[in-house]
Parts: sequence; C-alpha cells; structure tokens
Amino acid sequence: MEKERGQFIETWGSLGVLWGINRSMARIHAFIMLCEDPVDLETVCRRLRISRGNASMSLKELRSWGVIHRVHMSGERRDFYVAEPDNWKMIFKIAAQRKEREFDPALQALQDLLGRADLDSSSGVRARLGELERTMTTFDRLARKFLGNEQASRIVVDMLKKFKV
Amino acid sequence: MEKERGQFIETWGSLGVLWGINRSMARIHAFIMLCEDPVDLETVCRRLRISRGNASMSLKELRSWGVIHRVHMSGERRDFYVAEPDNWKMIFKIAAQRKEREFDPALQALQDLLGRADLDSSSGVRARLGELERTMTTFDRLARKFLGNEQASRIVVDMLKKFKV
DNA sequence: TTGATTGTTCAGAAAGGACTGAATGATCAT
DNA sequence: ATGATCATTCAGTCCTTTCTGAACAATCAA
Repeated sequence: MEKERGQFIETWGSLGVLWGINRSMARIHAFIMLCEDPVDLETVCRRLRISRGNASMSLKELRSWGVIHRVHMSGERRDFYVAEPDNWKMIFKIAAQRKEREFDPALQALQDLLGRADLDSSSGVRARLGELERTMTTFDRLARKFLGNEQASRIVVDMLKKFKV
Repeated sequence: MEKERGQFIETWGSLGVLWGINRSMARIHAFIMLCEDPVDLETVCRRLRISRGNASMSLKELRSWGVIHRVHMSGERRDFYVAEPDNWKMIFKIAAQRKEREFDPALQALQDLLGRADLDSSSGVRARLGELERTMTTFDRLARKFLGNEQASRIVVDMLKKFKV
C-alpha cells in the first residue's frame, strides 16, 4: 500500500469518530474511495487487517448511507463495491442520512409529546415546547427542499450564484 | 417536577446520544430550556440526580456550544444559567459547532496531506484526493456563508422566500 | 485566619460500543 | 446431494467514553 493511500485511510478513520461513524467504517470508506476498480470483502479484510464480520457489517452500513454501491462483476460470484463517484452526491447523502437519523426523531418525539391529551395544557412548559416544535418544523421543510433534491451538484451551483459565495 | 417537563427531559436526553452529545448534557440543556428563571449548578444536580462533577463539566461544554449562557444575579455568589432564547440561533449555533468539530478537521487533514512534498505526485490517488478537497472547500464556503451570519432567523426567512418552501 | 460556600479537576468505577471469530446461511458447480 | 465459496450473524471480549465522588481551588464573610 503506497504511503499517501495509507495516510489518508488512517486520517479518515480517526476523523470518522468525530463524524459519529466508527473507525472501521471510515477506514473502509476511505479505502474504497481510493480504489480504481471495484473491491471485494476479502480484499478489504486483508488490506485493512479487520475481521470478516466487521467488514461485512461495515459495508452494509456504508451501503445504507448511500456512500458506496454494490456492483456485480461478470463471471464473479463475490460481491464487489465501489464508492459513490460524485462528491457532491456523497456529501448530500451523508447530510440527508444524518438529518434523518438525528433530527427527525427529535422532531417526532416533540410532536408526540405535544399531541398527548393527558398533559397539563396550562403550563408555560407547553408553550415553550410548542415554539420549539414550530421552529424545528420550518427547519425540516427547508432541509427537505435541499437534501431531497436528486441534482445535488446543480442545486449547489444555483446557490453559489444566488448568494454570490 | 411536572409530568411533561420530565418526559421532555428524558426524551431529549435519549436523542442527545444520536446527536453526538452525551445524555447528561442533553438532559441539562432540556431542563434549562424549560426553566423560566436562571438556574444554578446545585439545582441541576438535585433535580436531575447527577453528580456535581458531571454537572459542572456539562454546563461548561453547553456554554462552549453557545446554547446556554451564564448570568450573574445581584447579591448571589453562585453562577446562574439560562438557555439561548432564540430557537433559530440555537439551531444555527449547533450546526456551526458541529461543522467546526466534524467537518473542518477533515478538510484540514486533507489539505495537510495534499500539501506534503514527499508524496508520490504521479499517483491517481492524489488526483482523487484533490478532487475531494475542491468539493469540500466549496462546501465550506457555502456553509460559512450561512452559519457565520449573526441574523440567523432573518436568513431563514430570506431562504423561505427565495426557495418558496 | 477560620469556616462556609461554590466551582473544578481527575482517578477509578460503571456503562456503552466496537471488534473478533466461529457458527450459520446462502448460492453455485459438479 | 456434496463440497466449495462467500456473506452474515451474534455471543463474548476488548476498548472507549461517561459518570461519580472526593480532593482541591477559589472566594467571601466574620
């Protein structure tokens, strides 16, 4: 493994912890990003020195984030994987996933709480929570507008123009 | 502690884990959000049943995120805390902090790596990393444009209009 | 100075997540 | 059907993070 490839993989792995994904997932993602050709599970295990179990789970998870894709090679029984080639799509997919996993449950929980009939509706607490719910709902609509868009890179170009970044 | 207050605190606490902040911090944040008057460390410990050490650290951390503020009450030696009252400001502050803690180090590491003279510059790896660096830099500029703005709620209103959300 | 009050730090205990490797499942060729 | 190949699952182990509580620091009143 050449030097820069290894350095990038370990760096990305350490950063993955900050990103809320674990080290293995981040290292595998980095490795696949840098491969010209599709890679199989066995290769991931051997090159990154991780167990088959871990690699299998991590690949599944990376796929659910939409940052890698499974491809079939003709004449091969094994599964092969490639990274999402469009960087903008990748960033948007990560953002969309994180919103879905982190923000949406919070909004949902808040709405459930406010929807209950059994709560003391005279309380100032309820007013404060209602206010928070409204703000979060608006944020949600705004986020959907951007993240739901398939043409990730085009929308960015639009924004760059509109806001003169 | 009335029912809805308690439920909200525990819900927010569980969600905090998803958000990458820990349960104590999230519970304390929820508690302070729902208090009409400034609260002191002792009250936090007693009402939420957590240790002084934990409360002290968590309050410090919440303050560094900018989602609570320290206030001084006349004639009181103790420190008191209030939540950021503007929900939009709160959301923007969280987003800005997370970008700073999670995205910026990744971009920095990538730039450091590419800046090193000792790397094999003929490699396709370098080209792929360069491409990624350009995309992330653009994203960075775009994010700064929004998150750096003090008038969080106004910018949201602008966007709602422009994008007809 | 002494004691009272309040805030911070940190070593160790407790809790929570990640990783391994063996067992199991699935699919294919013969 | 059998063996070969590859993927997945999960119980147990290992490692990291969080939390506690006691020690320490800082500040004030008397």
